[in-house]
Amino acid sequence: MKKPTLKDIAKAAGVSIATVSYVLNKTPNQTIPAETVCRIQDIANQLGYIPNLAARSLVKQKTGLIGILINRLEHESLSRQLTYASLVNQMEQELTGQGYHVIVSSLDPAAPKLDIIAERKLDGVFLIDVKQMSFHTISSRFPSGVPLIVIDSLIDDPLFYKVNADLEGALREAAAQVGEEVARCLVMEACNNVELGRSIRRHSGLQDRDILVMQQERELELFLRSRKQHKVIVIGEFLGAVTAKYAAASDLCVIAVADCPQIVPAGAGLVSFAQNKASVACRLMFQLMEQSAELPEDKYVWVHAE
Amino acid sequence: MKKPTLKDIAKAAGVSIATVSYVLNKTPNQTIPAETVCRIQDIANQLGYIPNLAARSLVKQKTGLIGILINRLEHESLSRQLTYASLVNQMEQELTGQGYHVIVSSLDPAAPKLDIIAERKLDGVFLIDVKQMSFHTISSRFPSGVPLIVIDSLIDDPLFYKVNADLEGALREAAAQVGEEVARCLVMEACNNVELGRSIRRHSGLQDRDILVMQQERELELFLRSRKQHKVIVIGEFLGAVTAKYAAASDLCVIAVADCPQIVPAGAGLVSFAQNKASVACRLMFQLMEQSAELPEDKYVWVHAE
DNA sequence: CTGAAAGCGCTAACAT
DNA sequence: ATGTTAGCGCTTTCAG
Repeated sequence: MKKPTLKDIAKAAGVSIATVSYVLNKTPNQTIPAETVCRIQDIANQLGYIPNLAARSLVKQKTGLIGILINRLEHESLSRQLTYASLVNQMEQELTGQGYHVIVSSLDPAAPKLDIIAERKLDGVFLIDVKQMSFHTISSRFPSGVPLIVIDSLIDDPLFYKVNADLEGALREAAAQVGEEVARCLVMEACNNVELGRSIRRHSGLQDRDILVMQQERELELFLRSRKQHKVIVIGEFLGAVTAKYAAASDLCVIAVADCPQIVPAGAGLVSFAQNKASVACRLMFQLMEQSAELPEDKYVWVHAE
Repeated sequence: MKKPTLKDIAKAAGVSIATVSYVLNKTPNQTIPAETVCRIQDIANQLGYIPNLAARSLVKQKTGLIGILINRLEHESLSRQLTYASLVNQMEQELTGQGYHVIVSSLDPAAPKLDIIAERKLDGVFLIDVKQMSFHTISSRFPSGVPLIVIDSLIDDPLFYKVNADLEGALREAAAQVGEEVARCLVMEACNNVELGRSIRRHSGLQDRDILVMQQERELELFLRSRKQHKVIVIGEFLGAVTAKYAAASDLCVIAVADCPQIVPAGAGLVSFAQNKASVACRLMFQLMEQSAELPEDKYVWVHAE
């Protein structure tokens, strides 16, 4: 009852294994009599033949596998996990829709091993929230030529595309919504990419003491308790939902980086984005993989706030 | 600059390709002089050798790949997507932690193709929310012997383990929380597995008109508008968060099937579970894969409410 | 029009 | 103690 292989079909059909391969792959420029074609196809799906993609990959040097690799944090907040779970979910559906198989893998923050790229001969890779430093020590030892897109990271490397939310614009919009003149503070997620954190803090126009880079939920309560008079700008819907437990919705303004605006509590302000980060990243990946000519010139691709 | 193979290392070290394989895999019962071992190891990581797992799988008949296959719905609500995104996220981390590589794939509800199991020779498979019917028509044509665990589905098939939340217990607990005597209604997600939906409705002890099987968010507002006096029991944290936009938190009781209780609005009731569905399912999978003796007898595994 | 054969990169039984 | 060899399942060139 084991899985039939090309050989089994060939034997059953009384033809060579090559012929079967030609028929089942509809290899062009191979002229095979319709009668034989039919017989082989019949036998194939009668036997329930399913090709072994590992074997195929080995010879074709293409695996049809795309990796989504996520740099975790030592202690990840639930909201951060959900944000990336949702991103992965959106990307997976786009990629699966195009016939790719998607490998999702968490990277140990202490020692991010990118071996999986070479081991599995991934056709394309998304890297989420990478530390600038570990990126450099590692980028040297990994297979050049693999389409690689970095997400949620400001990385000074001319080789790779970087897809990020335009948080500068989003923060401006948020400030406008809550009113420039009122006291406000910012709640954001911790992340590996230091540059990104720095950039956000800078563009918020706030003092460091009015910014909470959240690592554990209980810090939130403390932080907000002493800021009852403030409007609270929150980056991320899930963090927003958690924050809503400690602040009035009307004092909240959520920047919807996860493309899940429906999760934002009623009454809270909302800054959303014109495009979807997952779609943008996937589209870019498809272009990279088919070596499309119309690639964006700038390696920094921004998803803009609206 | 292409990736080095065993052959390259063998050539560089002046030994046979088999010897290299022995050394790099620390194959037991092979006595190789320490000097040779060292030399080979040196050359290997100097060249940056990384094994090709496709080739290895081909001969070992083990791929180290685990699949998580999700049956989608025609029009999936955001809350359902998040629930499964979160489940997948938790499972991925457990599986990756054990050294497996995880393939996540969405199944077209109209024509769920399970070919990926055979194509990629998956070592284990999780199937989420399967329609009883499509399961049978399909289970026949798929590789028997692959450890398969079905999640969130009541399926009458003695072959496979089924991991489900004990919603009967959870609903009882929820009813107790809101008070048996007050008017209440139930909001739940639509799903593929008809049996599961039926079982929930039955155990809720409510009339069908007091149950909303949500497919689109705007049905929610309508449903709740005419039930201002009711306590609302909601299955799922994310659905709960969305529901909180149309009902007072104090009227809500959320059954936390996604193991994300923190997302539940403040002031709402909460029914949570003693164990985590992702952990339970993964643990079971590990046992199945190592042919452990101590497998549960009952093919239905329940995660109990507390 | 069809098939033999080489080879993708690796493992494991079998010789030496 | 190490090497030879036969595959794993598939694609593809090149003869027939």
